Amino acid sequence: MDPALETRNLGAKVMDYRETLNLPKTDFPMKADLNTREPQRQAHWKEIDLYGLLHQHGKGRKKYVLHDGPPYANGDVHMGTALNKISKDLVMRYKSMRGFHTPYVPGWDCHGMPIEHKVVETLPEAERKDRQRIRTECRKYAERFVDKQRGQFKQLGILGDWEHPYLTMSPEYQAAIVRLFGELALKGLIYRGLKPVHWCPACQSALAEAEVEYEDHTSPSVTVRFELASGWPESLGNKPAGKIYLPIWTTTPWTLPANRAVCVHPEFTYALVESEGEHYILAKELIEANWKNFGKAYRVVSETKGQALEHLTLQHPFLAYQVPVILGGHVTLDSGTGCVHTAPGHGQEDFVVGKQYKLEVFNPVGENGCFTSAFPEMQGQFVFKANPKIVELLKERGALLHSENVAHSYPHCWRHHQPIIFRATEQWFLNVDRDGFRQKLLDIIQKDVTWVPEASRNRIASMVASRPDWCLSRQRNWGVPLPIFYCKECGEPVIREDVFKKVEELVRAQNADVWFTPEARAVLPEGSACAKCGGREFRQETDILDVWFDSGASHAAVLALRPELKFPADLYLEGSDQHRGWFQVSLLTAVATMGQAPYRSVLTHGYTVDGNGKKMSKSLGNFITAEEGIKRYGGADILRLWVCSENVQLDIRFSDEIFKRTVDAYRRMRNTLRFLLGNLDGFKPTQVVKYKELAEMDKLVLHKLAVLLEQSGEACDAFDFYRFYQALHNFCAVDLSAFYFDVLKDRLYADGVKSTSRLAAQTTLWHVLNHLVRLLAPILVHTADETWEFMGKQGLLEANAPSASVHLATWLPAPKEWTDLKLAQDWEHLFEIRAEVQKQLEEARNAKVIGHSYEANVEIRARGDKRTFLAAHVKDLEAFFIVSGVQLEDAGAAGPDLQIKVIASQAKKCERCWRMVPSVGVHEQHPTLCTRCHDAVDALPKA
RNA sequence: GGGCCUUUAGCUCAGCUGGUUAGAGCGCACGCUUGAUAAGCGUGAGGUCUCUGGUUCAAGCCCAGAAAGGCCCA
Repeated sequence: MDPALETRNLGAKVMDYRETLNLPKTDFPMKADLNTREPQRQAHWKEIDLYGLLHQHGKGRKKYVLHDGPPYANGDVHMGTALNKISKDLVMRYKSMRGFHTPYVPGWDCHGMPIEHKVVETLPEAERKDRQRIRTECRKYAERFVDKQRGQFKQLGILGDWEHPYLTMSPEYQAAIVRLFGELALKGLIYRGLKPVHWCPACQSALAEAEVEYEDHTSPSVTVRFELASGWPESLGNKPAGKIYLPIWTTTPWTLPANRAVCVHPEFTYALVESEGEHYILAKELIEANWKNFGKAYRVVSETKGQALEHLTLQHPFLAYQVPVILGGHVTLDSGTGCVHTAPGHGQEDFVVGKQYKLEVFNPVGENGCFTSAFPEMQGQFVFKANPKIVELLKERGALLHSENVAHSYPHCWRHHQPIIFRATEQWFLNVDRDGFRQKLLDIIQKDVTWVPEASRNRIASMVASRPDWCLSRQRNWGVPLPIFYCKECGEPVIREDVFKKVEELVRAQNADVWFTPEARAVLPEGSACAKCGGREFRQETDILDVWFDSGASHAAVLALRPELKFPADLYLEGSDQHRGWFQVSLLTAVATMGQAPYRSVLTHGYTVDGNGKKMSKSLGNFITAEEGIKRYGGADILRLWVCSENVQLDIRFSDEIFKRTVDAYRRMRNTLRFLLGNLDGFKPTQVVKYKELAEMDKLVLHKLAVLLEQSGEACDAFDFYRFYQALHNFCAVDLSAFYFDVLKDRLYADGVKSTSRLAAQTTLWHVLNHLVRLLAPILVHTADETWEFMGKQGLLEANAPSASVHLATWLPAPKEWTDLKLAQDWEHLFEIRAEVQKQLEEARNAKVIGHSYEANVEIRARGDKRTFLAAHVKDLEAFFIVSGVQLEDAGAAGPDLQIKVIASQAKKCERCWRMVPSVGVHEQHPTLCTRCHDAVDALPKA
């Protein structure tokens, strides 16, 4: 005999009926302990080769390709990078759950200045010019960081082909870059031209932005007048007799020999000023500041907009040619005269505006920083030394209005700490305007690509519409060399398919270092002659390609070459900075070579900012790596939930409070899963009860589950994962925890173990679990899989479910019958009544009339339709309100529509289920139990 | 300085074509429970919808400007 029953038979009232309840039982731990469990699970995934399995499962399914934008192989993965990769993983896991085959090949951007910079710093001075040495060290450096970041991405639970990522420095990738460059060159899209770059005369080489440091420097500050040679704006009134000048201001007099224009702002107001019989035109706002220097009297004669000055012609102050007045938006009123000396060969802005006016990019300065024969007057003189001589020359010619020395911040070489210059040099460009290329790009942006959010379209379109030609060459070491030979005789570059092809093959067989070996030099066939001059000797280009060209080639190097991927990709997903970066360069190269965009849609996310909306930076102290984030906030699943909880299309905030909320939400979800597992103890999928046998509240939950599935799919398809999160969390917290679970406990715990009513509850819970675990899987990749594991252990998985991992499963469709709008509407009404009941219960509690709601009975007086409606549901109300009794009374024709009253129950408390119902005491065998509990205990096995 | 974007309760988000006391979840406070227990339930308090003008009978929603913040560029 059961010892419990024996005790009872002895008449002991202390008998523990608790043992006869069906309380939840599961080993699924309440405490997540993610920081120890996640690495174990990741190790397990590696062991079973989850990615490989997913690949197998995907065979025959429709492919969904998200092409990974390569992060730079330097530094740690920080919250921003984590946000990016988690977002991608969310998309891919979701797509996988919707039945797509989702191959994901992560990549890294390996070449470029930042790595070269770091590497060169560590090299001894003697080796800093050794190209091969630098390249070898850079390669090692990049490899190290690829490994490091790979480990960190895996920690975040990102699923991908981590064993076979794409690296822009791999031979195959480099070969693809060479091929792409060749294709563009053969199509005539690439040309050679002049462009000013930072130039260090001491290094005798170009400097990258990162190699430039700003230091204090004293320069001559001169105001120089250009005499008007021809033209006159009518808006200034009658042209005065005598000389008219436009004064300019500069701190680099040595650039004056390269002057090709004077630039004014079209919108600013310019004044005609008379001073001691001479006339000047300059920005109205700057007159006073200038005349203070000149020490003369003046008066303003008339005014006009800068616009009107365009196309005037000026005489160069000391050279025998004339220059035009042009318009430019970069002119400011901070200093100077509002008339800007423009030398396209010596300044970035001058170069850009000069392009529009087709000005000559003139550079009379050699590699050593000395004037060349192009400016014979001072040939051989170092430009900074030439400054005073230029000033002298200006004075001689009567062009100097004012001169002084100014101390200001000026760019210096990071190595020599010498002032640098801007100097036009030969560069390679991609022509954006050839054969309507730009218009084609714009058409494709408008018509062929889905941009999310929609504003992206406008953003990239306006950038493409106004972008200059793409400067492809860099005077650095760590990158893919431009595969170009030049005729030594005439300098003509060799653009030949066979040559590109051979270089490509050489690179693939070894790597791009091969360009600098004799092997590459032998690529030009014996006896080759220059197409232009017939010359027989050739030299090789030593410049490398812009790293953006590398990543911009990824569609050709990865999408097109990897058999598991496809061109174009379904999605590119990067931060909003990539409108100018990867989105754009990828588009340029793909449209140029393939005639179409490399992506069908582009999703953009914002930046991680702190709780106050401020950007992450080390100096603000709000900078944090992903690894630190995982540790500090308790696990990768927490970080993933955080990403999922915010609208990533905007900037996303993170702070301790935000993560506290995220952890709370995680716990809620985890406890929901635990409750489900615990109460499904002993249940088998074969025991499911038919839908029509379920209780109304069971059906209601299934209806809500169906709605959740609908909403989830909709939100995720739109990449609005935060809406998905909110729906999920709401479902767990409101529909399940606060309603269904709470209401169900009595039935689950106290009804007979094998009773239909309890099996109906478990059937519902099982459906909920079965869907919920799949819904959560893309987000809580570890926790959902842990749940799946316990489902397996508890025998809750269906026979056809992939037992190895939840990530091999797909979302289940909701049976049609679950959706019942009439039922949902009725219950919406019942919930309103429940809210009123709860209010009254609370009042009774505050008045110390009751404690637990089981101590209460609810009396409802209603009339008419309300009464009829309630009568139809009265059998459910006791459980729904979680009270011991509900009496529905007819309020009569004159009575209130609806009146709710809470009264303390006078009945005895059932010792087993704690409800206070009249049937307690009527059963001799169990005098302290209610009828339901009596029956349940009675049905227990007796031996 | 320019282009694009953002700004609704402590946090994350709703708020349809402008229309009665602006919503949800979380958090918070108070209470209940101690058979989801380092859990669970209930009730409640929180918002001059960034600001300033304007249009309108009526504006969180429309218009103009400003401020703060983000990305890119200069």
